[in-house]
Amino acid sequence: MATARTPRQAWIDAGLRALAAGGPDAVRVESLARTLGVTKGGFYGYFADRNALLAEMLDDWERRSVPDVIAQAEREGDSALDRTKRAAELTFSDDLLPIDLAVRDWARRDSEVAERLRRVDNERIGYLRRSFADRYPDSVELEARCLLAFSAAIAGDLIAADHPGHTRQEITRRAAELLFSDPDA
Amino acid sequence: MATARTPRQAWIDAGLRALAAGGPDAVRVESLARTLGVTKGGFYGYFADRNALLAEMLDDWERRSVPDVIAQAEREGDSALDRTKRAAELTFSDDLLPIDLAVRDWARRDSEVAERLRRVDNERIGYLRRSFADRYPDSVELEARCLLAFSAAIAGDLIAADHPGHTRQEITRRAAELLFSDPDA
DNA sequence: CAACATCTGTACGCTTGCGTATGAATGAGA
DNA sequence: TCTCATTCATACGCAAGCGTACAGATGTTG
Repeated sequence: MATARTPRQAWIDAGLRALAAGGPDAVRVESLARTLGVTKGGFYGYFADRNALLAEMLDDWERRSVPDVIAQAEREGDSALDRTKRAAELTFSDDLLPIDLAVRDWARRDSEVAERLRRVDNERIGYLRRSFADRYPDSVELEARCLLAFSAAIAGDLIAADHPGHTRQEITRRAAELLFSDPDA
Repeated sequence: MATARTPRQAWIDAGLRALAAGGPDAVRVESLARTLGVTKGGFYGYFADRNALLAEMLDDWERRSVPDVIAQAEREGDSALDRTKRAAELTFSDDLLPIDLAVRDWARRDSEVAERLRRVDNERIGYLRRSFADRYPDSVELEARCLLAFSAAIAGDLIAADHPGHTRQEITRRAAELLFSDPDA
């Protein structure tokens, strides 16, 4: 048995990097092979075709985006609020956010991807909603604050606008206060 | 002189439709030609190459996104607040928003596109900032509210999550109230 | 060390798309 | 109606990428 220089997961990881960097159209079998320093010879031993790779990439992304993030947050967070913060940090980390944005754009043109994204977003917002449910008894207000926060986290990286006299970080911090300041404080 | 069946602008419009529907990689000369019911024969009379088309598409988008929107809003809005509302409606209309989202994703991978987008976003947020400057004297708070509103408008269409028991419209309306409720009301 | 399954390199045909060249159609102006 | 510039169709060479076929390399296992 020859040990694989390029195991299945290597193709998936390379695919996700290419997706993050250039969208689904940048996920080319021969291009990934070059990146991995091999030819496409071995690829078709693991995957039926390019679409099979794309599907497995999405499986991988889905797993890393929700169960993995929640498990790590539960492990590392001390308080409930702390765990929520940690989950947000992980979700919008430099690793995951670019993939997320690419998937989000992809979902605009592919209904199957859109369905996956909806599942993922529902779980994320569900987590957020539960975290702040006790703080905002009005369910419409709660939902509005969660959606605003989630929107800001996603769109923050999509908007390059300047804030004369202030840093983006300063503005973002104040936005978080506006959304989730403790009303009892 | 033969009248053009497919004038310059027709290629640009078709290109923008393709961009909105499938991203920049979907803007293919021969594909646009098929859509327009011609061959690419005439294309290279108007544009040096595919990149020239992409550049002009962005010029067109930039013009339609800011000066055209502002001009129409100024013409149609009665009060200052009304004009701002109208500008927002036009900016996030079914025509322009899909192009905007596609450009936004494109900008993540192309620094020249990113530069254009930054210019456009700065003008938009500037317009919004001026509209609410008198209402929020604290410039950090003003900026945070503008950024949140702008983020919500963009990300709203990128997030498909459900809101059990409520409609998205209901949530969005409340979000707008949270952001821009008149403090004197 | 020999045998063998596994992984990888190479080559092929096919499709799509770019940009060029050239001739034919077309319709405005004289 | 004739002229002629403009616009479009057709055909070409080139490159990139998909999926298939097959042979050679490789290292694990007996």
